[in-house]
Amino acid sequence: MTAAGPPAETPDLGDLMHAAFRRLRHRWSHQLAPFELTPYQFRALGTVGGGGHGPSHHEHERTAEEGLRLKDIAERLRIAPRSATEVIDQLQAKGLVERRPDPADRRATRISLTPVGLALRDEVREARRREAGDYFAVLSQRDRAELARLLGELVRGQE
Amino acid sequence: MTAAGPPAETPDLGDLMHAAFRRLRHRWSHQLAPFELTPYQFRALGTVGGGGHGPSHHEHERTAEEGLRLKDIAERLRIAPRSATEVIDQLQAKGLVERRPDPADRRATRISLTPVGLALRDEVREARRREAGDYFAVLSQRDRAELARLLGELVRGQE
DNA sequence: GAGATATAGGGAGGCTACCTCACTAAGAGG
DNA sequence: CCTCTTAGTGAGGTAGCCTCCCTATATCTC
Repeated sequence: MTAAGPPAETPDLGDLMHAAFRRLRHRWSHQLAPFELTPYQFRALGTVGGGGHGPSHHEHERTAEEGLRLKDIAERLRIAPRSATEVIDQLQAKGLVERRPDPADRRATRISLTPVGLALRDEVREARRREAGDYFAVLSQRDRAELARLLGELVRGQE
Repeated sequence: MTAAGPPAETPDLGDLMHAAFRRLRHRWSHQLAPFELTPYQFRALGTVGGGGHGPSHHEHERTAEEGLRLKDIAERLRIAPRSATEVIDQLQAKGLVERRPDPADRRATRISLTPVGLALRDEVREARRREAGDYFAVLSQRDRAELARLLGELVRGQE
């Protein structure tokens, strides 16, 4: 073992990422537990809400009002459509989103936040922002930006 | 649709990490498929082998020869002991590791690589190194080192 | 019109990667 | 002897996905 080849220059970027992400996810579950949301559900909630993140209220409010189709949610979450059905089921059962028929396409369903869902989403986002420190605060502002850049390139690179 | 692709909203570090990791995991499964190993199993295989990474733990080298106890494997993988039992079961069923009673402690089991397991581990590691490009190659060498540093700090920071 | 084909959603079922809880067998200490 | 702890594991559960297949609707082609 430890052949004389290239030394561990990429010590194991993969494992590092795995470890880092596992910790993050763990923290998320903990943070979301009081709201009785899993990270997965919260992510979906955010997607239904305003197209993900950011203020982004300069876009059409129409999507927010009329709701997204499941297909779109799946796309944004980058999961299979069937999986979107599932997580939306869960949110609906909690009364956080509602399904309404699309008036223009009778195959489609429009998913939108209920007032409760909207309030919860904002509340959680707020809590999350405040506690963003917990996890990423060990990095300086500069390092965080750098990390965002690197991860962004990774993600975009594998598109 | 596609709206010119979701541009960099710089959503949030967490989501970015999530996205990046999901892609990595996906790629891993693909790469490991020909070996009939899941990422989880391969990780465990590496752990049993030589402590995974890190040149040498200041502990006994003897552990490498005599095998680790399940407890230690769980610790290194940072999973519950019960989960270590599970993945080791899988590897044993494939003939990649073997359980032997610890001569000093009859409660304990020593897990060690079989020759087949050792060979497979090295083969996969090799393949993985070669294909590291696939995923991380979109980053320059410098960027990769930077990413490793940042992730390392994150991981160490949450210890 | 009549098909053919594509698309939206969901039912059924499977999988991995974990977890906890409770138990047994064994060591450690008095 | 008795208790207290530790190592492994059987039983059973969960989240977060997946594919395969089906129906209802839309749309495109003749």
